[in-house]
Amino acid sequence: MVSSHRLPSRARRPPRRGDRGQVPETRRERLLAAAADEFAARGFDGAKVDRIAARARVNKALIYYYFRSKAALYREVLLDVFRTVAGAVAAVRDVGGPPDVQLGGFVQAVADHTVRQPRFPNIWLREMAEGGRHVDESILMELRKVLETLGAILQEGKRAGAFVDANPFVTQMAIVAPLLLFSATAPVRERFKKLAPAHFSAIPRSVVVDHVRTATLAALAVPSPSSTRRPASRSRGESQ
Amino acid sequence: MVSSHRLPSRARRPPRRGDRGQVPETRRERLLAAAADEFAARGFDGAKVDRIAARARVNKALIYYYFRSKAALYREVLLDVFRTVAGAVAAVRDVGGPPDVQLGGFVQAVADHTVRQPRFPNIWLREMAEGGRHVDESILMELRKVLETLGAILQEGKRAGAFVDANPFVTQMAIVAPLLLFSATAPVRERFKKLAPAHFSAIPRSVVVDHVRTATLAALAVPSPSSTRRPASRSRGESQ
DNA sequence: GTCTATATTTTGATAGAC
DNA sequence: GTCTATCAAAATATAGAC
Repeated sequence: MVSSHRLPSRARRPPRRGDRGQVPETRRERLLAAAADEFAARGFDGAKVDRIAARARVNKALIYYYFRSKAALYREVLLDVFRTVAGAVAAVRDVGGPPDVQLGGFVQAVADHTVRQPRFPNIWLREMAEGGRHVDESILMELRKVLETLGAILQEGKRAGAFVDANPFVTQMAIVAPLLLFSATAPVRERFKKLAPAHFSAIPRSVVVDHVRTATLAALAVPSPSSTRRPASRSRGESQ
Repeated sequence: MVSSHRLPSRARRPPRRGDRGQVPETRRERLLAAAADEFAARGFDGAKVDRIAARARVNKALIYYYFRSKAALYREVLLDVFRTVAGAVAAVRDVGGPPDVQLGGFVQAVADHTVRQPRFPNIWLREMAEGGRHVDESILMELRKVLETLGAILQEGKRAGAFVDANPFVTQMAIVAPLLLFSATAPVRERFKKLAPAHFSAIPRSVVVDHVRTATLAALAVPSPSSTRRPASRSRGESQ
């Protein structure tokens, strides 16, 4: 046994994708997934490079080889997350249908996505609380796509006389924010389920989705002229 | 001037509050305020003890004297923030009035509070994204008070036949989440105002408040029997 | 109560062998 | 491409003088 067992120069297969079995992720992919987990769970500052490497079962130095820094890795994760969301909601437009159904589909798409990509709510919430410190233009573009999808639905609804005029950004926030927070609060609700009445802890996601859809559609509904509803009493105390 | 200028044992006035001028905060108070700023801006892990001390213009060691650790200081801030919110919304109940006005008042109270205590949205969002890691029972109690205030309003409305049955937690999230996110996103919207259409960047807070109130009231409204509105078409794709 | 060191650990990052 | 070893800079926390 001389040096015959010494592998020529490298045993690892080069970028050869094709024999894609089950979990034959590249190390780069493993790192991205592990990073998404860490960043979602701990935030940018709370996330530790060592922990990401450990989770990915890869050496720390590889992070700096593939990505340039912790911050760059984070931006990659951010972009990936938002790209996926943008894609998910865009699909709703392709399905088509009447505006109110499309809007329901939009709500459902976001909600479904919080299940399919559980890191997404925390990462979005955190990045916003962070003031969007790490949001660069490429990431912003993806966020805009989400907004444009909703904007198109709203405009179609308005053209059809089904919706009143509404600000897309505001509408989007009223839809997305509760869904994000619902996912994010799952751990606390679980932790304190002993202390809280049953209907505070065991809430099916569908109840939230229903509420958000109903509320949004109702807010967009064109008031029927025969309506007896008073015009939303303005209260004192206007803010800035 | 021998040693006559040497103060007996301490010059700093003890807990003597009363000559409360303008900014005669104790060092402890300065620390709490500075900590709230830091934690809101950077999160628990991102916040640095040195920076908090610097902001408060006091020595770092004082933090460990007054509070026991960074975590304990953070919990103090959390408790303070939530206690203040709970108090603000509770006031709405005292004012009274018909249920829909009270609910409008609740929305307005939360919105007003995001202005009066600008750290509140970020701190809340972050702590939730954190999975409520630092939420202990005392803090939970304050959160419950907020929920109980809303719950009482909803129940009163239901009794009066003005509201349909609704889950208080879900309703609360649909109200609070958009308001929090609106405040939190201010920096990003400002930063990218050049790239985004006008109505995405310059949104008055009142528009958000109006949307949230309108949507919530509409979702709670008892459907008039003569209504032609179809029962919120259920879309496929139910989530877990 | 308040400050000056300073100990101790953790962490992001890199050099260089294989 | 991947790993070992290691540095240098933070960052939390404390001891102890005043």
